[in-house]
Amino acid sequence: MTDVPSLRAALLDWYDAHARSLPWRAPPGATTKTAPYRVWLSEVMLQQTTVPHAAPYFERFTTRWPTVADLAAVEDAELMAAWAGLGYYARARNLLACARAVTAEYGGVFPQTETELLALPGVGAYTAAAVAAIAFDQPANVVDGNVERVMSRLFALETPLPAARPELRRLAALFVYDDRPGDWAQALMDLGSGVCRPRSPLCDQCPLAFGCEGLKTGTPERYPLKTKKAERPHRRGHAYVLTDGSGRVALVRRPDKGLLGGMAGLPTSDWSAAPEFTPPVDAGWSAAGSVEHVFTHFSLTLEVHVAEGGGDDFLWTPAEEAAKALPTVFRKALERGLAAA
DNA sequence: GAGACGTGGGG
DNA sequence: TCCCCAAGTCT
Repeated sequence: MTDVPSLRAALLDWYDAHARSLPWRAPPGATTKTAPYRVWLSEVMLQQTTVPHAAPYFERFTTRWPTVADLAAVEDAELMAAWAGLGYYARARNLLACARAVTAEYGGVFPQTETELLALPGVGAYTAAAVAAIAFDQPANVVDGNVERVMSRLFALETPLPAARPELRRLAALFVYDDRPGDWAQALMDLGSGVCRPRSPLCDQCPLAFGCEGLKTGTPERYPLKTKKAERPHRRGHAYVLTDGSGRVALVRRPDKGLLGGMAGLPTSDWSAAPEFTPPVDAGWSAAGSVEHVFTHFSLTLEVHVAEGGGDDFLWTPAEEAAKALPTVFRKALERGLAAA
């Protein structure tokens, strides 16, 4: 059977020697844990997001807003602009809601139980467990994509994702002890990210190789098995770059729900197989070419149109500021339009 | 359970 | 070029 204590000891020893140094991380064995605010903020930023992409955002956020109370006081539009480019914008809306909840309901002090954390906006099973383990050193079962991959290989689990999730959680829980729970969680994620990698695992460097069933099969990279996902459809749309002749561009605020919800955007048509050309104002519109963008569940070709004009229904924003506040798809379209104008 | 929800990097 | 993916959450 699986020698859980030996595997645990091997990975913690490995972590003591190989832990990555990250802006939000306390060194292995540190008695002073990272402040819960920083753990929470980093965990939200890291959801489906790589460390190199999230790190500069983390530095900017913590410099600008050193405490959760500082963050709670920020205007919605300012927060959304600061998040622009990071993606999954519901995270930003929930981040603000969570900061305000912690400030209003807990006096600016993060709750320490997994149950209370889980009730906060944008905090799901993974993040609640991660904050409990990393910030408060509680024996929480922290299961993310890395942990799922490590467990599926360690046990050569033949059940494909996502059906395997409950079983993978159960396996991960076998290793959760009262001893160094925060380090354990981070060790597992570092291993998954640096050694037990998705495509080409470095099994000759793996501290768990001695007990890995996946390695014994000869093809550990086959795990975790996954069920095929649906093909990505393609849509088209028009984007309108309206300028006022003095360097400002017309933006709109998108509805809170749905794609790019709560973000600033360019005026656009519907996005569909055959979008209608319905510019926001009558003006001398001219074509400026197109830009391509790929979202998680569809790809998009945006025909960019430019004109000079006015109107009261817009957020007239200096082009440079607009580029920074816009999600990437609109930043591309704006650049295209400005280059053609 | 399945689909919505971004982006940039790597093989 | 294309496809996969990265520390998920919500509905």
